[in-house]
Amino acid sequence: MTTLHDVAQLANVSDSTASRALRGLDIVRPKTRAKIKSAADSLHFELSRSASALASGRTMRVIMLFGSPLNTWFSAACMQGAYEVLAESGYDIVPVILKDATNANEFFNTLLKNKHNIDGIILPSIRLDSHSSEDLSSLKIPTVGLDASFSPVLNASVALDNKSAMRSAVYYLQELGHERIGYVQYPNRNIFFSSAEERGTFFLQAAKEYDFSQASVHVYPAKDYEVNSSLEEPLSQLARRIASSDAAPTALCVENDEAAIILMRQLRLLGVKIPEDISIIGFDDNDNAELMGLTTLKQDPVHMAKIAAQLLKDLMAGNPIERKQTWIQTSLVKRESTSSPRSERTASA
Amino acid sequence: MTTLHDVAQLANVSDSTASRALRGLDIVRPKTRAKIKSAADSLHFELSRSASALASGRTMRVIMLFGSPLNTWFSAACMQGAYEVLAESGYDIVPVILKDATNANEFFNTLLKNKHNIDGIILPSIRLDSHSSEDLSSLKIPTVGLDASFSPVLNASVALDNKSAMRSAVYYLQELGHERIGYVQYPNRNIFFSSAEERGTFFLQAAKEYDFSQASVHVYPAKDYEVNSSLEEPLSQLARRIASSDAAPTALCVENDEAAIILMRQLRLLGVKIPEDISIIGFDDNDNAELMGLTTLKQDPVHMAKIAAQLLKDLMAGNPIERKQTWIQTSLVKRESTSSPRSERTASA
DNA sequence: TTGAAAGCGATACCAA
DNA sequence: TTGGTATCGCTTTCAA
Repeated sequence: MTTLHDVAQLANVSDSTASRALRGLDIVRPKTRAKIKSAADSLHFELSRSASALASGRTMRVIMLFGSPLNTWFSAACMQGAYEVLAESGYDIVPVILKDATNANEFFNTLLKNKHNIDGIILPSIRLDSHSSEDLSSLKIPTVGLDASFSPVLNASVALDNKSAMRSAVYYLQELGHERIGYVQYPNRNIFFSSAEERGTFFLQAAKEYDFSQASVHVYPAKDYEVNSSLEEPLSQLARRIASSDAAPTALCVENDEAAIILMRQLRLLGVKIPEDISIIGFDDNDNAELMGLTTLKQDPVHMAKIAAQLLKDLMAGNPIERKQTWIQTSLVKRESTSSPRSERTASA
Repeated sequence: MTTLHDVAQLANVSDSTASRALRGLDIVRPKTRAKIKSAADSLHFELSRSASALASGRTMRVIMLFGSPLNTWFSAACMQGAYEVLAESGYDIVPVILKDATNANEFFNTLLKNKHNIDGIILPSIRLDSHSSEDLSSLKIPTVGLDASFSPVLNASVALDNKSAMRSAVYYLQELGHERIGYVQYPNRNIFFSSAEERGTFFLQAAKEYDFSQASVHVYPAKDYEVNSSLEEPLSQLARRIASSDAAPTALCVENDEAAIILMRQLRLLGVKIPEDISIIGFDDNDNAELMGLTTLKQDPVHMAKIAAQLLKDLMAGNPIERKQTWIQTSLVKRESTSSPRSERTASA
């Protein structure tokens, strides 16, 4: 196994100089550096991560904490985004999944104990309760939240502007002429917080702002179909309920695309025409949304993760960051699942 | 920063004993071990990964090498599968993406240089050419292939039985009464090998086995629509070609679900009824397949990755493995995109 | 700009 | 079953 020492000898310099040259510190004379680099190349040498880490205290290891599997639209996008900015700087981006952590405690204990071993943490969709928060802040390890609103224990955070998103959805529906609108919640299967949970509230707020009467706005809560298994069954029930109601909304905003698409299908099975009878708006713009012609509020988690990763990188380098809280806007992608309501059409016909 | 030494002192033992106890080596008296464990707990202590790695030579770091983004159906599943078996043993599973590596050389050089820093490698969908192969075998680091047929430089591999898969597809189509069948290739956007590439050949073989005449089997090669951007355009062209042909196949096997679904949509836009006019079979059973009612050959990459990871774990532990080559079977999932051909139906009507 | 030497925090060998 | 000690390969003062 070739070591830094071998390289130094071959280049006729001291270990320290070789180390400096290889790491790109600019206190090395160009000539010397070149000599060392070529020695290193000819020996196929690369620094030992563990030795470097041990000596410097920097582990070049960033933890990405998930509450759901990695092969999920959002999680995978986070990994990709973080990878894109962190990998080039030599950071390992290490996924960690919290399984049964109903109590975030176990998790924070683990983190606490890992103190030596982590340079930074990215927390996608994590809710911080006061207890774990203390732990986190005692960590002294840069931590940035992703899809989380800012908390004092976070050094920075990148969050989706769900409020504006809901506002634009409601505005769009009003513009189309809808007078009875609804919001469908999604059961949170993630053990942590997802900012999606706050969308319902913002939807109501927005409806109020745009002068919808309380009676004309209906929220279908997640509790109604809280299941671990398939969404088909509960959403089919919901569809039946909606289809058979007289004063059903003519437009539905659904917490995310996955549920929106299933609901759309279930409604169609009942003979409900979309968008003629009911317009549907999803959230995310995942791969299926385009396929199904679903109008949706598009978010780009890869992009968000890149921003979070860049913030973390700055933090780890000790650089100042511009602002602690970064808000990301969604954009409304209009497709075939929305239109003016039937009444409106008839009237204008 | 608390160290092993602090724990040892608190427990009144030597560093060595503390180390042994904490790592679970069974040459420590239970009483002693307990004492040490509680000392460690009270200090919120965890071993330093870098120090352990440096001293032991084991880095607890496994590289997963990709030729495509992580937020991809297959890649994300590989990560998840590997995570499920490797994480509990304390391994970091670190994704590495090869971007421009048209020449695998750069990549293998990097690997070679990382010798110190890696305990094991999982190679999903990697093609090994003879040049890089030498490099790999000189690595002396356990390497297992995933979705790759066995190569002498791999210590083990897990592969999809594409041959059987194609056979079952052809058999199924024959059973349905199809007499003209076709296979649609997919442009490989991965810089590496995907076993998908061999499916076309196996399809032809299977057709021969089942006595399809050469004239009744058509392969639509990937070259026809080799693009980097969207698949829509080339597949719409292909759809037009098929729709306007007199002796078009009545059943199409498509290299993967993604392409199958797009093709299906393009055909429908042209008025082609599926499955009445043309039956379609995909491959993968990704999330969209069920949504679109696509008959497909289901593979489970999470499962495959778990097997690969287990093999790697055994290899890294120095345990013997049962066999170097593990074949995984696909299963045919029948949905609404396939049926008997129209002629058959008319005949039987 | 370069070199010498003291750690970094564990593991593993050899003794006891 | 436990302890003493050399060692892993690099970074980082401090001096020159």
